[in-house]
Order: sequence, then structure tokens, then C-alpha cells
Amino acid sequence: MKPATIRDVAERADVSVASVSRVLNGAGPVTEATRQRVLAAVEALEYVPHSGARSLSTSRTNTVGVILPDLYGEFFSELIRGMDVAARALGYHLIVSSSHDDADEASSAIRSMRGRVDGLIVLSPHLGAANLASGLAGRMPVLLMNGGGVDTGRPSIIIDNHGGAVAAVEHLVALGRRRIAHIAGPAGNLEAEARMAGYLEAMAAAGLPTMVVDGAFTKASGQEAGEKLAARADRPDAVFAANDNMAVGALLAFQDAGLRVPEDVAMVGFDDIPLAGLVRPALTTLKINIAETGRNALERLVRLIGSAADTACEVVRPELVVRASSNPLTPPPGLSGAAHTDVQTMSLEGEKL
Amino acid sequence: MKPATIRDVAERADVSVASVSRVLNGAGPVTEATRQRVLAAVEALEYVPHSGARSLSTSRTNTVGVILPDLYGEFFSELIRGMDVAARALGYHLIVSSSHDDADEASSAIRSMRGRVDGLIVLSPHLGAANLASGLAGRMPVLLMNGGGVDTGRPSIIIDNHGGAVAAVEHLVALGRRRIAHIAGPAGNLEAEARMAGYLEAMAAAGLPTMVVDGAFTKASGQEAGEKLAARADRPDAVFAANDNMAVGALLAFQDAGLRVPEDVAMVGFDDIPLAGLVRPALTTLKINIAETGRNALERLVRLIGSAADTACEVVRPELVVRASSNPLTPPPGLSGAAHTDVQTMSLEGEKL
DNA sequence: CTGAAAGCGCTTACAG
DNA sequence: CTGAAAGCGCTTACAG
Repeated sequence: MKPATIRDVAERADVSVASVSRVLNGAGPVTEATRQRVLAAVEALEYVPHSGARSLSTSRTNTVGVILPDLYGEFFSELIRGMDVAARALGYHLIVSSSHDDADEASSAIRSMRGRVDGLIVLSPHLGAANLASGLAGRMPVLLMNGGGVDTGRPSIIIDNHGGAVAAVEHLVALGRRRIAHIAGPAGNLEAEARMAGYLEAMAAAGLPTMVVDGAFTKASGQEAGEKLAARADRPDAVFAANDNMAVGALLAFQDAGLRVPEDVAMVGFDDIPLAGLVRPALTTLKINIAETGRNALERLVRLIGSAADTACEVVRPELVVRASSNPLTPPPGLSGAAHTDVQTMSLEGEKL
Repeated sequence: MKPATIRDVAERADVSVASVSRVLNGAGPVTEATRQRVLAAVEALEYVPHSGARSLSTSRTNTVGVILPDLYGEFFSELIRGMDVAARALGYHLIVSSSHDDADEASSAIRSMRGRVDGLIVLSPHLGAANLASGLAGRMPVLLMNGGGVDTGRPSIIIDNHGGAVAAVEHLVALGRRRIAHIAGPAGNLEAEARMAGYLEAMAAAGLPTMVVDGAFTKASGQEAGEKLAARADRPDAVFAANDNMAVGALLAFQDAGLRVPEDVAMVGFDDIPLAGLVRPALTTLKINIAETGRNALERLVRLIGSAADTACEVVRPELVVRASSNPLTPPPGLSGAAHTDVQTMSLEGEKL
């Protein structure tokens, strides 16, 4: 038994399908009597409109596609949560497609979205995809969050990774640290590269030697990196990790190695995932309001779909949040009840684009 | 300029739309010459088929809907990752809808999926939604993961929460702990209730007094619960938290309060999220292979869509993984390089349903 | 206020 | 091998 269609409802209510459609969409004039009959028929038949068919007529799907690279820990769940909240408030659905770590996969994912979504949010930390998005998506509105740090002349949100990294290093330098290592994100990832570039530049500006170890944005990779650093003869006295996930991994590795954080090694991460404020010592980081950024992205895309003119390149400036992992003066935990009482914020003057 | 349609391609290639369709779907016979002309036209026009229209004709969307309660930390990102991997391998898309903490919201989310998806995976830890899923979804295949622990006679995957909780308590009792507290999950959540029931039953069986404090499955709620427990006169010597997220929160609260884990308080969680093995001390937990469960759910739903007969109620039995948080004999960290070397596994004889 | 009809962009028997 | 035509389930001017 197939589900009821609008025709079944029309027959049972003894009206035309046009009237059923009007009642259901609250569009166009209908008698109260007609209305009641239609509603009764809908009820009786347990009719639910077929959104695919509706989409074909209206050429609107009320669905937004999100192309993600991969799901590293809490960053992406926070981001999706923010998008989902906004989507529901605006009557949109979210179709997610993740694990696109190379441009080809991302491109085929984008193609297969046509006719399925009204617009796309593309997180493509790999160079090619930015272009792909514009070409492949055809006339579909696309909001880029590709982390390139370059204004492409199309609607986008970028994080000031470079400025954030500089702020991280300057903070550590100000604490008197000199052997500052960097745990890098995956090669070829534009976010990771921008953070590394900021690190290198700030170190050069401070006249300090650099020390970079590879990572992959995962906790496990951060842990490995931490083990390597802890074992070095010229062990660093501070570490700036390209994201919080890795910073947490490294933190644990240092503690396992018997090192004290921040006394022996100060730590700074990037992102401010929920976990950052919870680990001990709490992690100093460059805060991005992740869920908020997701919400904003979704809302902006919906405005774009509503054909708002928009080619802006919005820059999110991460904010340095100093916590115990880089603050020897922090009172020991236990004196400070809640998780966030040991937070102090510094404003960050980011780079101009 | 609107995107090219199949008619545009047909005209340019000077064939019928039927031929274009055949070429594109690799279905039906076509001359190589026709094939080439069509492909050239597709290329020239940058044609991408409109999946909405295709869905309407074939009544297949190649999309699966996932209804989630809310995104608490890593559990759901792991689950979605597993589903996404399987979906892509099978040529399916994933449409996710989260934050459905009450039955009404879940039900409207389910309705709006009609015509948009070929089947549904419903995680509804609240009672009503299980019925809703069957009614509302009409003839659409639905795989339930509602955590009720009851075989509803429809395709489902349930976690043996009760058995897992019993195993957790028995483990703590075997260690000689007597004042074993439970940090409960959100009220009305079936998973949480089953875990609590297992705790209460096992405690009664051991002749021990119970001690329950509320939580909400989040790290922050676990931390608050931990603070409360640490402050009590009859402070527990062991805690079983209804999930790892809360266990980690409580662990940090205990450490902030100057308590040693596991010496003063042993800890056991539930889920085995990636973080569980990384915190210090590493967390003993009831392991569910989360991503694997997600993959399995997706694959099973796709089989259902392919009209496989299936009314099985599959039971996932969590496995007790003993780590340092409940094992005073564990060598101190630092002697044990990698994160997982301090893991020992015990087989768990779960309850029969 | 209401209905008949065209159309959204595809696929799929059915003839030829 | 190929094309004309019907149909998937809706919406939306257009008449009436």
C-alpha cells in the first residue's frame, strides 16, 4: 500500500488537487468548509506531502548541503550543531557529506547535491575545492569556509588563522618562553598552513629559532607529537598546537612524561572546543565561537538563497583566552569552583587581510 | 541563466531525452557514436542531473534520514562518521536532524522527511518517538535505535545498557568498593534509565546502599555532579557515570577537589568515546564500537530499503574495558608509552533480553 | 472561491 | 538501437 498522494486527498474531500494544495500551503483563498473537508481527508489518509515533488514544482528544496573535510572531534559536531539550530529555525534541512579529504571527492559530493539542495556551505581546507565549488555548483549559492585566508570575491567566512597564531606566539614570548615548538596540522590543509605561517613569522619577528613537528588535527597525533617533543634533548619550554584536539593530546603526553604544565612547558591550542576549558590544567587557546559561527554561516547562506547580494568575505578573529596551561600565576585548581573562573580574556589585534 | 536540463543536452546532441537518460544511467543499449555525442554535450553544457526530478520518477532518493536527540560531544560525531562512511560507500546521502529532545519535535522532523529520504534511522531516547516512527513514517523503512531495550518487533539496534551497567557495578564491587555512586543521564531518556536500572539492581544484589546524582550526559553536568559528590560527608569510593562525557567531567572535578583517582574514588564510564582512553587516569568504560555501530545501522537500513525482510532486534553488548581509573594496580603513566597499552579487556556476560 | 491544465526534470516501458 | 509519450506528485497562473 503506497502512501496517499494529493489526488487521494482531493478525491476523498471531493475537491480539486489545487484546493488541497491551497489549504496545505495556506496560500490562496479557500472556504472554511473546503478547508475542513480537506483537513479531515488529510487526517483520515495520514497524508504527508511528498517534498521531492514539491521541490520539483517550486524549484526550492528547503535543504542546505554541508560539505565537510572530516570529523575531527568536537570541532565539527559543534559547528554542525550551530548550523542545525539555525536551519530548523528557518525551516531548512541539513544534508551533510563528510570525509572529503581530497578535492576530487569533494567535487563529486558537490555535483551530487544538485537538485537536492538550495545552497551549499563548503568547508574545504584544500586549495582546489574553492574553485570547484564555484564551477560545479552552477548557479547554486555557495558559502565558502575554506580557510584559505584569501578573499576570493565570493561569499565566504574565513578565520584569521594567521593573526591567531601570531597572537599565540606573542603571548608565549611575553611569558618569557624561548624554545617555542609548533605542532602542525595536516599538510595541504590551508587552515593548518596559515597557522603555521603565523607561527613562523612571529618567531622570526621575535628572533627565536623554530621547531615544528607534524600532526594531523587528531588527539592521537597530538599525543605522538608531544611524546616526540618531550624526548628531545632541546625540549621546548612552550608549545603552540594548531588545534585544541592536538594540544590536549600533547598535554597528556607531557604529563605522562612527568613534565609539569605550564611550569616546564606552557601550552596554547586553537579553536576553544568545549574540552579545552575542562582539561587540567585548562587550556589556553584561540577562541572561535564555533556553534555561533555555524549558525551565522547557515543564516547567511539562507539569505543568499533568498538572492541577497553578497560577495563579502567575513573574517572571524579568534580571541586569545588565557587559562592555566600558559599561566603560572593561576591559582591551583580546586580554589576556583567552576570551570571557567580561571579564564581571563585578552583582546587580539588580528592581521588585516 | 538556469542550469542545463536533460532536454538541453538532448537538443545539442541531437538525440532524444530517452537516449541521454540511457547514456547517463548506463542502462539500455546505445551506440558508441550516440554515447560520445551525448557525453560531449554534457561536457559542453556542464550538465548535472537534477536528483530531485530523478527521485520523483524512480521514487528513490538515495538518501537516508537520521533523527538524533541532541549532539552530546563525541558520541554522535563518531556515530555519524560511521554512518557517513557506509553511506558514501553505498551511494547514499545523509540528512541529519538533531536536537529533538521531545517526541513532538522528533515527530515533525520525521514527517518532513517524506519524499526526501528512502528510509530513516531514528535515535529517540524518549518513549513516544518509537511509536511515532512506525506511524508517521508510513511505509518508509525505519531502523530504530531508541535505547528502550525492548524488542518492539520492528527492525532495531539496541544497546544492552542494563547489562553494561550491571557489569560496571560488579567490577567496582569486585575491587572492594562499597560506596558506589551513580551519575545518571537525563530524566526520561531511555538509555539513561536502563543504565540506572542496571546500577540499582546490581547494587541491591550486592546488598549495598545506592547513591544517585543527576546529570545530563554533558561534560559540564558530570563536572557539577562530581563537585557535589566530592563535597558529601559520605563521599563515594567509586562512581559509575551513565556516559563517558559525564565521567570525564566528574574525574576532573575530583582531581580539582584534591582526590586521587582511582585510589580515593574509582571511576567507570559508558560508551568508550575517543577521549576516554586519553584522559589521565585513562577511563574504565563500557565500550561500544560507536562508528562501527553507525556503519552497521546504515548498512542494515539500506538492506531494508532493498526490501530485505527484517524485524530483528539486534543487541549490542558493551564490553568492559578496564583502564587506570578503576585499577589501582596499573603502572603509573609514563612507563607505558602509547595510550592503549594500559588496557585490559574482560568479556561481559550481558543480560538476556 | 474553485478547477482544469501545464509544467517542474527526470525515467521507463512500449513501439518501431 | 532509438524516440514519443506517459507518469512520478506537486504548484501555480489562468479562467471561470
